[in-house]
Amino acid sequence: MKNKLTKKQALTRNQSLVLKALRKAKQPVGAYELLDQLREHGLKAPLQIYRTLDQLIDLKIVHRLESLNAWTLCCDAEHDSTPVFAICNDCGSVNEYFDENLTSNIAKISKKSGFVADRSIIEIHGRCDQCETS
Amino acid sequence: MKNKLTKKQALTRNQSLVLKALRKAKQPVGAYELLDQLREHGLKAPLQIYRTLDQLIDLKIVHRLESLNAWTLCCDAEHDSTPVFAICNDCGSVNEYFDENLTSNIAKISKKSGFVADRSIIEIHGRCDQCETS
DNA sequence: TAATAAAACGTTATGTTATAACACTTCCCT
DNA sequence: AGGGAAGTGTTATAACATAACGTTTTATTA
Repeated sequence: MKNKLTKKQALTRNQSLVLKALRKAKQPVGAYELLDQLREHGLKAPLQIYRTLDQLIDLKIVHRLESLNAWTLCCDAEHDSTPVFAICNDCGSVNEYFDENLTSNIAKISKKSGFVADRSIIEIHGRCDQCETS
Repeated sequence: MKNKLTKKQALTRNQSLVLKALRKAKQPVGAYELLDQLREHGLKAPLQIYRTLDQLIDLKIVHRLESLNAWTLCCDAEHDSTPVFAICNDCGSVNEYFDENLTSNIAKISKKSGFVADRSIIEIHGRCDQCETS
């Protein structure tokens, strides 16, 4: 598999546009919100956004947050392990974590029952440090 | 808080209908599929389904699977800890697990960063034992 | 048991999120 | 240059979810 740098160099026009929009955002962004932002650059249809997001996910540059119907940049770290997202109810910020123990716990649960895992979704809702202490 | 039995005795008509439909299903069921099934019992509008599902979630009888936009019965166990759902890509079956280690891992991650967790979503996609070995 | 507050219900309309299908273009490799 | 794979654009439609409003039922308690 190619490394990230190589991949980033190969971004298409639509991919760059969507990525730039995600970079600007402080929070996960919905597909139609991206579409609105990118209309001025010529994108007109939802499918253009959805397709591009799928491509960026394949490239491991972007994650989809299932519980928000929204997308966010992948943290820069190279990771094959399961990301954990901490989503603040108040400010909407999202942080991405990795935890070896957690990843191995999931593997254990799977193993016990004969289940072969493929993709894990871990999204924690709550209040971030900043919102909690203010 | 009331216990489950008490709660179950107090189910309303709509709640009973939705619950029965979920019990019959071998897989998580979407809101509009429930609606279709319950039309013969007089339910006509999506909102009737969505409202009822919300009530059943409050009663801790039903879970929503965020990555499927679908609902499933809660396993019978009394649990305050985070459920883990193993979702089979092939047959669509879902199993609910609990894991103390995993729950405490999530607590740890939260603690480290000052995040105060509220609700955790853990959904693992893959292949179940039966589909894997057949 | 009558008054009343809270929860549940029904209905219409609308908003939001996501994909199907098809034709065309660009890029890359030999 | 030819051919396949990936990417693109566009129209139409499917799938999922809620707003707003008024009525009915249930539970509480005076």
